Amino acid sequence: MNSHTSLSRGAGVALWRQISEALEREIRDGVHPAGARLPTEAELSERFGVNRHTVRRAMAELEEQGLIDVTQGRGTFVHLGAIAYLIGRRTRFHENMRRENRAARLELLESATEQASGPIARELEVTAGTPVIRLDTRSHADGLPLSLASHYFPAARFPGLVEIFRETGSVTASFARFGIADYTRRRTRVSARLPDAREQRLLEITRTRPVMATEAINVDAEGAVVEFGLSSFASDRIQLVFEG
Amino acid sequence: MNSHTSLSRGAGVALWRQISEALEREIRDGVHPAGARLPTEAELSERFGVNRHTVRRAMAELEEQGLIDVTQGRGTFVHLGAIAYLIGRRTRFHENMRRENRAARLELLESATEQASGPIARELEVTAGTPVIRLDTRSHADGLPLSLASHYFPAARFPGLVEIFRETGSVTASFARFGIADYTRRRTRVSARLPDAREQRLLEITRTRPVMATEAINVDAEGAVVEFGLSSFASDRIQLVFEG
DNA sequence: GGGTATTTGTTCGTATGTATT
DNA sequence: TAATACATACGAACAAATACC
Repeated sequence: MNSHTSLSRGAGVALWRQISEALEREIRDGVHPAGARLPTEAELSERFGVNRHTVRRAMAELEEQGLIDVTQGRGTFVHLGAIAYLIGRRTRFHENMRRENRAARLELLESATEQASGPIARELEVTAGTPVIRLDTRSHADGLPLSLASHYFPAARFPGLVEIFRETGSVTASFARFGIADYTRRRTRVSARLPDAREQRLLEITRTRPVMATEAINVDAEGAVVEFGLSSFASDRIQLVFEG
Repeated sequence: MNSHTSLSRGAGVALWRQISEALEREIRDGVHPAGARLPTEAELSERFGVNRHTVRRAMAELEEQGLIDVTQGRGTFVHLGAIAYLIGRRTRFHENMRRENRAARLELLESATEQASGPIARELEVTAGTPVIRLDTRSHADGLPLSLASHYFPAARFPGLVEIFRETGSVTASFARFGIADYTRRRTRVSARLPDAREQRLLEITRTRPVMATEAINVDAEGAVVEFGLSSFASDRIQLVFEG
């Protein structure tokens, strides 16, 4: 009666890798369903007959792959596959969430009026130093953070925007107050990277789960730039869909 | 004369984190220029007055962030910042690379004719089991791998596609042989994740650098689906730009 | 609310294997 | 071949966060 799961020592493949592959198989096979708690490090090191460090190396790999979530003092859990969709181009955040039947919220983290720096000015098509309004927001769907964003607007065109946004909680609704019935996405740049400390905290993700970083330009019916936005999306919770 | 760099012990911040932050600062400040070799783990553990394991933990963090490249037996080097751009929507790979003045190559890794599985069939708008041609490709810009892709085509419409692609090395040029002068992108889905083993190898990236995974549908002038493509892009080398 | 047990996180030490130069 | 440098693995101890009573 050996409770150990046999690993091949001295073969070409590291023990920690054999362990992570065994656990990955078990997770994919449903031995540990989504949300389930995994055995503790101590129990696993007992089961596999290795040092706790070796188990920890394997767990780090699984966390990196997004298969498990680890919390100090709590334990290790099979990652809850959270799916979500979003749309590009001409759609709005609240509209999107409504289509997905999700409770939407756009939280205002911070706001300021600043002088446009070089890159911001170029995207907004104003001269550097022109006053711009910056709104830092965090979006939620069903209570889970989806994205962080910094929205930049030409201050001259949108006096009192911050208060209006505080009322409406929506960029689209705020634009409407200024007579902008429609606006469209001129361009979106997408890249991917690992999150910085702020993103990890505010998006509630671990440091090994990538974010999609976007730069977006919105223009009014006349083609004038009304908003430049820098966003980062929790890639585990969202997929960007561009239709054209 | 203490050659140690002072760390604060017993403060709230782990030693390995202080070390990775110190090295990150040095790299960003140009103390270690891109491509430069970093001191060995032994030298760093001496400098910071910690165990080599603690240095290794810090190095793992920097590698995860993409700041350094580590190779067994060789040493540790500051990551060479490779930049590249790409475009979305109605443009073509070779056209893109020409605009960026980069040497483009689309390498055929594998090809096969298969029966369409459920998801593939749905996207290609054919019934499941219909024969489809699959082309697995790898794209390069200036010799560096940019992306991997699996392209699916309805086999009935494109007899002999594989040989034609082998000749032309281009999807667009192959389509032209079948009388398709133009085709457009109907939809693109974008997500981000960490690369699997195959992607790590073929894209020549480490396991901590994210890839952008895309699903794309191309249609001809009549709106019929001519191609469904699954790609993964090395996010360190490319940025996706969607214009609309 | 508070103390205790549990569980993961950090750090040290040591030994040996493997890839590169 | 020898030296160097990173990779893996074991053991021990304490810290920090959480859960439980």
